[in-house]
Amino acid sequence: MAEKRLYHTVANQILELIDSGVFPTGSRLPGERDLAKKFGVSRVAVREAEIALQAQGRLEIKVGSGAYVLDGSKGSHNGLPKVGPFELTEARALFEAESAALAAPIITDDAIAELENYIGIMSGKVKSEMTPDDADAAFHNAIARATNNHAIIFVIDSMWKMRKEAAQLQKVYRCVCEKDSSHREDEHQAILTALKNRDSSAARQAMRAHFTRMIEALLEASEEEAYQEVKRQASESRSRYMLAKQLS
Amino acid sequence: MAEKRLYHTVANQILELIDSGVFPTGSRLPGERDLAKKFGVSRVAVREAEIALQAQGRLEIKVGSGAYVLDGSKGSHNGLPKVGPFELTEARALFEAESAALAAPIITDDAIAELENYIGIMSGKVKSEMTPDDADAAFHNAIARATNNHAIIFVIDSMWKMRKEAAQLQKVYRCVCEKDSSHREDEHQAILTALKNRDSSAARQAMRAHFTRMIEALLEASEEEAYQEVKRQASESRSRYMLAKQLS
DNA sequence: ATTTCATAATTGGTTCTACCAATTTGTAAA
DNA sequence: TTTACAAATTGGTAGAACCAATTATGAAAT
Repeated sequence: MAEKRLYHTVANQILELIDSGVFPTGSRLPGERDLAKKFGVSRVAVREAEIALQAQGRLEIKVGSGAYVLDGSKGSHNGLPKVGPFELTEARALFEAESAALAAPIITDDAIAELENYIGIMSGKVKSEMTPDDADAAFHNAIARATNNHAIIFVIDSMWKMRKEAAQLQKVYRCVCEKDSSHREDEHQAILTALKNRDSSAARQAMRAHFTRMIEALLEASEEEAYQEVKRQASESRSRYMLAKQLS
Repeated sequence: MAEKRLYHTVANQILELIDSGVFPTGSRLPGERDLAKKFGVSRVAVREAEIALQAQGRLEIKVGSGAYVLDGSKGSHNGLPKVGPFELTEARALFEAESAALAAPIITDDAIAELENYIGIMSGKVKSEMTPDDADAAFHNAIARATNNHAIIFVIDSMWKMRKEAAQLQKVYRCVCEKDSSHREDEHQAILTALKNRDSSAARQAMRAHFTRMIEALLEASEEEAYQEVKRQASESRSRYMLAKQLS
């Protein structure tokens, strides 16, 4: 929690008070002078902290009135929305399939070798400092890069970041991944084979199958245990998923 | 250029000096005291401006040393990459087609009515405060919202923002859109019809056709006049586009 | 001539005081 | 009750002063 600049620690203290519900969304913060006294720092430090929070979109400062807490739930600090596991996987199924299809005809041999390496890391056959999860991310990112399309690269990266963000999502994914790590390897291999053959349709199909299986695993996991929140989302998304499956 | 808070104007002044090459990437800015004197403001104002720029990732401040200009070329102020017209349109062709396909089976009648309204605005038959371009954006955004998938909404919105960013892109698009406004109307109508029929495949196809035609218009435009920069990109992308066309 | 190292100068970090301007609040008059 | 004006509160800006980290300087040692 100790930061380099004083205003960082102050900003974090304010953030904590916001997250703990002391300052709910929409409420007005105490004046700069009060906060300075409360935190035992100068008014300038509080001011800089509030400016930084404003730049992050967490506060709105009105002159002569005060600083107000903005809704930090969506479009939070890095501009990414918070998404549920189902909708994210659904989106990835669609977009990554197109990414792979576009990459297939033009992927280089170097990129193919890179993908093989990542599969090796994920299966544990190749030792590396990368975690299997990092290798998984690198695998999908490398395919996006193979499209040579910066917009596509951005989209794929963004979705991976969304996945990394939600702590809850992390748990669910970890569970699903551990359970089906062998499936995952086969599926990645199938994707690689399709790319090796420069077969667009096969690549699209393999990538869709990869995520379709993941959605099924998520559905299964949502039946178990304490995934109540996921369960709620599951009921919302299941019908859509079934429909989406038809048009694969 | 006149902002509400003084540190905003100072930040913009600094940004201008950076963009105009006075302070190249990696160089050190003059001290806070010097800048304060140069801009005729207090040191506090300069300081707050630099903090805001640091929050935006444009500066790195080292204590006792100075403020250094960071590379603002990629992942710039809003986290969006700078993309060329071809790659962006290519990505939109793929992703928006899937968005429409997913929306088709579940789109509500209200959303259909909304889309009809936007088409009316674009054709000038319905009067509104919206510009045709805004209506165009709203049209595609509404389809994304119809998917009820926040990740997809984010992606479609992001790509629209990328389009709005590049000034050069703006020029080209405007040229293309003006020339083929009638085509655009027909294409949007076709997309709407497919959605009305809840026909996923038709929606996908119609959306692809919409962007495929746009790419062709871009290629044509790049042949003309002074679009040298676009031309360069065109030669890079043309082969990819041809390949992508095959797998439509 | 080169290296080393203590010192001075520079730079950002923090605090304090003071005053200005916009906003809100409170109160008295209509 | 409503209106109008004044006072209190709040953020905005300025200047000076001092601290701590960094960098530049220059004399002394090699």
